Amino acid sequence: MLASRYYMPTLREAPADAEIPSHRLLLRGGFIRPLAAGIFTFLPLGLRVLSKVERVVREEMNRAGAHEVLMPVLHPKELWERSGRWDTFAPTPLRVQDRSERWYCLGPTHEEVITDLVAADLGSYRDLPVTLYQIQVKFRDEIRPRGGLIRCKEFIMKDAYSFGRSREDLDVAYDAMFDGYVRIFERLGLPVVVVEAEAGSIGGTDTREFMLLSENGEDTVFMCDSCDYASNAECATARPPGAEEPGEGPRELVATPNAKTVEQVTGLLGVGADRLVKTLVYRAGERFVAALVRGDRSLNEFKLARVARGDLRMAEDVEVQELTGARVGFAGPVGLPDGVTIIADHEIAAMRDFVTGANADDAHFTGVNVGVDFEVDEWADLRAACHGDACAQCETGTLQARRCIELAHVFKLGTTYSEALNATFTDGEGREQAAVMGCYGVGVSRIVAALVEQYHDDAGITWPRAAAPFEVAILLLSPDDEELRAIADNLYADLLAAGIEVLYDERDASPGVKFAEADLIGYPVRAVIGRKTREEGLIELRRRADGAEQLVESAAAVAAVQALLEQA
RNA sequence: CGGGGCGUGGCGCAGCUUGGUAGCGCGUUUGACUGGGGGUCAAAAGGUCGCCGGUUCAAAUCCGGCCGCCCCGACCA
Repeated sequence: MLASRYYMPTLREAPADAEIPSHRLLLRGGFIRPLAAGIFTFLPLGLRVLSKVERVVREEMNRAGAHEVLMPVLHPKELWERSGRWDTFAPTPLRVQDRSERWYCLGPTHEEVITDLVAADLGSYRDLPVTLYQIQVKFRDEIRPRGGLIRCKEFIMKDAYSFGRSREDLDVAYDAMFDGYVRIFERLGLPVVVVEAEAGSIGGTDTREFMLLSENGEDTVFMCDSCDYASNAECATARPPGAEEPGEGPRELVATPNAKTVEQVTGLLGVGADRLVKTLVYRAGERFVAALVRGDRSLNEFKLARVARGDLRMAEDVEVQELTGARVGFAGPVGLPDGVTIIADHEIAAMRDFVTGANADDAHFTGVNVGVDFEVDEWADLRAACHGDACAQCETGTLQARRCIELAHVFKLGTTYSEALNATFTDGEGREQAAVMGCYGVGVSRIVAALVEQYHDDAGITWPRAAAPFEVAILLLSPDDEELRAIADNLYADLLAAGIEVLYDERDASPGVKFAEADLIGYPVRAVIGRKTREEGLIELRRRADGAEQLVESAAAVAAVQALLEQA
């Protein structure tokens, strides 16, 4: 590609509102341009990178035995009503109407479409197992897009769906996708961490996320500093402390006028928040649930939902007042009406003589003890893990919080969608059964941002070869010099003939501009042809990643470039 | 949606407090020079100051409303 004829607008300065390196460098380097919040155009350079990433993903999906399809973006409302997600999927899908006022959504994910597709053609167990995938634009009405390509309303995703006859088929398909993902990130040079995760709106079990550790990520994982435990913060578990000696009481009612928050109560009573038990009232279906966690902890609603069963929501203020007879802020486990399920975090078991709300306005109890003053219906892990907590998996480690970018996610769906959308087959005994599904997503456009976060320096991007927009840039420093131009022209032709992707910068621009732009855009290898080395007829090669330089004869240049690329 | 910040040539910013001529750097165009790290000189083009309304003789500046963008938080590839 000739730079003089290419569309590669670079910026000397990044727009002020771009903060993280990937956003700034992708804008400056002429890879992307914004259209609106969380909506970007891929310019030629950006599209080349995106295509490289897609290629790696596609090759590994094919290797794993999946078959590529391309599904529609427009999904009829009726289909989403059959799965029950038209009104419940979060974030709410973008919705549109056609001229006859039929509703559609712009596909945020494709469980419904793929299941409906397979359902129509699935007959016999002989048709299974099968895994289909696509690489396509997805639309999500994100609450807040951010960080350039990190989080967009419109983004490119690879989504795969497996259909099997049994749990065993699912396990095989899941493992194949999992291994494929490991290979994808290896090939792209992204050192991902695989963590336990929540399923979110998709649903399912055995969910794992592939995370790239990065300060500019928007997720948090907890990793044990001693064993291999790693989990998304939204489901990480800490080891509860051992039980203490029983408390002595006695329980006493103390006045705590207007002290509704943990800070106010502990301040008034002069005790630490770790001496207080918070009582959070929830509604699980028709029942009330009182969830107990230590005063300095936060409750994890995912965890509570798992043990509480039924649709979980926080109780309304009026419900709390009717149940406890007190204003919000004074609820406690002592003397709650029958029928309220008390679920306590494991950590409570190690507390004694603690403080709780008294279920009366402006009053708390001190000296409260489990088994003496109230009974716990169910013990569970309810609290959010914290940096420095003891690891639940090993004896010695502590959990370390790390920021990260979620690049991929795998789930075992089971038969939720196949039952709702009649994706059934006839088994060997003539019985009709629902296909057992899995789903597997990769954030393709997000990977582009992640690569830049991982591979950049002060001067620009340092793409790994597998994702670089071009493998080599030739910088002809004196375009008017016939002799030098001939050398550069020949090198360009030779590299092209060798199948190498090369950008030939023969523009009438100053050397400084060419150097700065080449560093910014981040070609793995740079070949410079200028007067400095003309006498010897040499070409200067430089590797972007580490600045390693060498001088080579023209005749040896292609081989030397290839050697450098091997290591890039 | 809650909190915070910002909207002035393509980009980065000043001007706003105290109303009166729209300014600087980069980029762009033309010419010349230069040719190993965003080079030099000269000339030029380019802005209804986010939008609507109000106050005023007069609004980028003061007031009200709206819109957009970015950052922090709750959801997700």
